[in-house]
Amino acid sequence: MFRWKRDGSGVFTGWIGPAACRVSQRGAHLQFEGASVRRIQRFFSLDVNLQAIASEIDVDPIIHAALKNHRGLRLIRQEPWECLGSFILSSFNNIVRLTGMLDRLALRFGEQNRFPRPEALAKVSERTLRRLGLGFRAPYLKAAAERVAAGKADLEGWRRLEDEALRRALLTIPGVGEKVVECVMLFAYGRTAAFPVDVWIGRAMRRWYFPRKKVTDRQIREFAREHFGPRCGWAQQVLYCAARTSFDRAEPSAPIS
DNA sequence: GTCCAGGCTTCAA
DNA sequence: TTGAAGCATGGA
Repeated sequence: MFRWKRDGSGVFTGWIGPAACRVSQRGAHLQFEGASVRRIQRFFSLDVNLQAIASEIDVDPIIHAALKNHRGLRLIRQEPWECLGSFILSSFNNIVRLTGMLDRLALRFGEQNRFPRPEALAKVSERTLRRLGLGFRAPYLKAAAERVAAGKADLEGWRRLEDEALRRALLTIPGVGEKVVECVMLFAYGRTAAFPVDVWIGRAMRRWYFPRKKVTDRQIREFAREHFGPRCGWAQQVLYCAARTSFDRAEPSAPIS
């Protein structure tokens, strides 16, 4: 969730679909306002049995340590369009700059500072998007918005598709490749068999699972699917968190506390 | 100044 | 099918 903000007292503000929300955790209690219990539960995957998933993917000492260090971590279920647009812009980018890009887009073209609707972005010129700092991603986002706004990419209707069909459909959208498609499937459509391999997961997996071997991102993804099973997406989230918090990029170490 | 960032598209081979 | 180049921009 690139655009959620945390204030000094641990209160997070952000959006669940069109709803602006405030959320904070106090011990085992989640306090919130701005959305219904049902939507909060769905967005934060509070309706899943975390213990059952953790034990299902807890198949080796590495993921075991990562699970221990990130107990309570959950996947989100974001609105497909916002998730898709965000990850198209994440390409060859860093999170700080990406956040700035998303905030500028929302401020200028979104209602109530929300992520802009595809109909709004479809009308914006590539030149304008580039002036907001999107760089070479500007035409991708515009083209994707046009596809969605025109109904050629029916993101809501695609919820009915099986994993492989959904994957193929998403890959037809400009700016969506092997990594972004996995992110959208996992973070928006709840397809837990997805396993996005970005630079961080790539580093972590090569270090922890393939030392001194040359493997491609695809090989890593296929390994993870076999190794962790049909809910490997949960493992990806835990490993990503472990990678970004437990080693620096120069010399990653094992995620042992 | 150099390096790098939650990659994708295009074009060879 | 696979691999490499090119792509824009700002922070470290």
